[in-house]
Amino acid sequence: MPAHPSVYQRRRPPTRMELDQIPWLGLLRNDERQQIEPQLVVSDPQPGDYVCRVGRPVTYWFGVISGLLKMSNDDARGQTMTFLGIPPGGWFGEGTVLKRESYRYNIQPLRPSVVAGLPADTFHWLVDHSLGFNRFIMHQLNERLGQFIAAREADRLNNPESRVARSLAGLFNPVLYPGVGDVLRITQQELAYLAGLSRQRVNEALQALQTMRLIEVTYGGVRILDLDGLRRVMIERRSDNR
DNA sequence: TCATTAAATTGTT
DNA sequence: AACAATTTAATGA
Repeated sequence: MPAHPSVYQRRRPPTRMELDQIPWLGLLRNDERQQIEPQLVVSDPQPGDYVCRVGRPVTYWFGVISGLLKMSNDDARGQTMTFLGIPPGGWFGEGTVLKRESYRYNIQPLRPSVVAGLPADTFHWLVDHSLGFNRFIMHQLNERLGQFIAAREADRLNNPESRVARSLAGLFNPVLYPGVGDVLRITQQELAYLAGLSRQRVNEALQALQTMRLIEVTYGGVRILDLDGLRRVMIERRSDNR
């Protein structure tokens, strides 16, 4: 166990089962897929490791195969603020890869995870050659824009129920995270990190949302019953505490 | 496959 | 923040 957090990750080729977790591979033509599949690499980051850090030059476009990541940023005072959680099936960083800028956020696993990476050059090759890939990216950018706005607004909310509802609604987004079924593997402690609340408060909020029949709380996870209802809660409560 | 034990997670003060 | 109860995962016969 290293004493200092590191961006170094041991890379390896993806297994067959891991490739099946990549939602956009199936949108490529066979020849395109043959071309880029060998370029895919995976790593196994642990909590404390960085998948990418603010300011580092873009090397890969990343996707979650398994586990759970958090996207965060440090403000001027050095306070860390978490924007969103990224569950399995989620791919991120396309905006910065497109512009060949440096990363604008930190990405760290909340638990041991498996992360896939597509080299920036390969990403650009797909943008230039694959219609299916471009469709995927367009959907992705559109959905994430909405999520970022929701994340911004949620930081002004002080109502724990709406904050937890917002985090859950984000994680259950079927467009961004097709790898998440109706049950999401997440502990209440992890949810507390993402929502910026204590575990106790998250626990209470989850019970309340369960009573409203929006979710079902299980050991080590949450089952979604009513996604639209969750989204409604996070909006309704917003006007309450102005 | 089952029983035992350790570890993780949850519910409550 | 600490504790007890519950669920899961790991181990080995």
